[in-house]
Amino acid sequence: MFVFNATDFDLAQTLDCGQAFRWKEQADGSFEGVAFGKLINFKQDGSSLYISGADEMEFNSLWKHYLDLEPDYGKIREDLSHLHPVLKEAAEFAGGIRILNQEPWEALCSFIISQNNNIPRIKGIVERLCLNFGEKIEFEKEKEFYTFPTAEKIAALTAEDLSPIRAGFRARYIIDAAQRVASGEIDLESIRKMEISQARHELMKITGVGIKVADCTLLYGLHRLDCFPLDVWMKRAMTVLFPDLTPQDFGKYGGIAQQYIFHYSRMHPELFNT
DNA sequence: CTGCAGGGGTAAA
DNA sequence: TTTACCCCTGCA
Repeated sequence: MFVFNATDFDLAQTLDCGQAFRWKEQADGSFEGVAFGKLINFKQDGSSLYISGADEMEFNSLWKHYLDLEPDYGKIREDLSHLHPVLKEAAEFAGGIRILNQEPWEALCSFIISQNNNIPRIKGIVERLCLNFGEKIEFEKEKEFYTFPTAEKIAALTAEDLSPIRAGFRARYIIDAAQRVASGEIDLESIRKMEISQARHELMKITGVGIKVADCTLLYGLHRLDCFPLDVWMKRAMTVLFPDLTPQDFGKYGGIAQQYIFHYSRMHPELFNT
């Protein structure tokens, strides 16, 4: 275990704000999860981030980037705050959130599962997907850990094979996505560099992927910070809090603004009563 | 206990 | 623009 000094960062906000679904808070307040095929545990105490399960070299080469600890979010937050007073308030409220650099396929698959669904159930489906089709990586404390299954693995299955994960009508979407990704018809890494509209169009070739899931994949899986996913909460937030602004008004860090507004709105539902 | 609306969307009508 | 969709949960 070792410590990393992280400012403008809130671990719990970051891992529990709905952008990732495999992190579990432990009794001691730490977060345990699997990403990039590895088991890891993070714990925050003030600006100290304690890392267990990886050495410093692995942290520097992988996890620091995963948590997006490199960019100066303090500066980004300040720039965004000048745009609108309510955004300033949201940015202060949710300012510890960082946009994770998740694996693209995992993000795509997770946000297909997220549609017309709630977070506890999304987490359950993702967990059963990993349990049934991922690879067991470690055995510890009588717990088992599984990787997120690859697109290649899922591509070889049928929707019926997925019945144990209880994804419902989304099962065939998952298969379709896996087949297109595994075959190379959809190349997530090349989508990373495309114009937003073209990138969306590529992702929407997948059955069950519309604008919202495409945008979530771009922001959370391909780190396109200019992408501004609009779900029902964000549509409400735009109408009530930012009636004079459009998503593109938030600029190249619109995705971060979106995450601040989203988290702020979820934590203040009373703003949207009536 | 049973019934039903609705959930961080999408595709088809 | 409206509706069904598989499944689960919360609440009459």
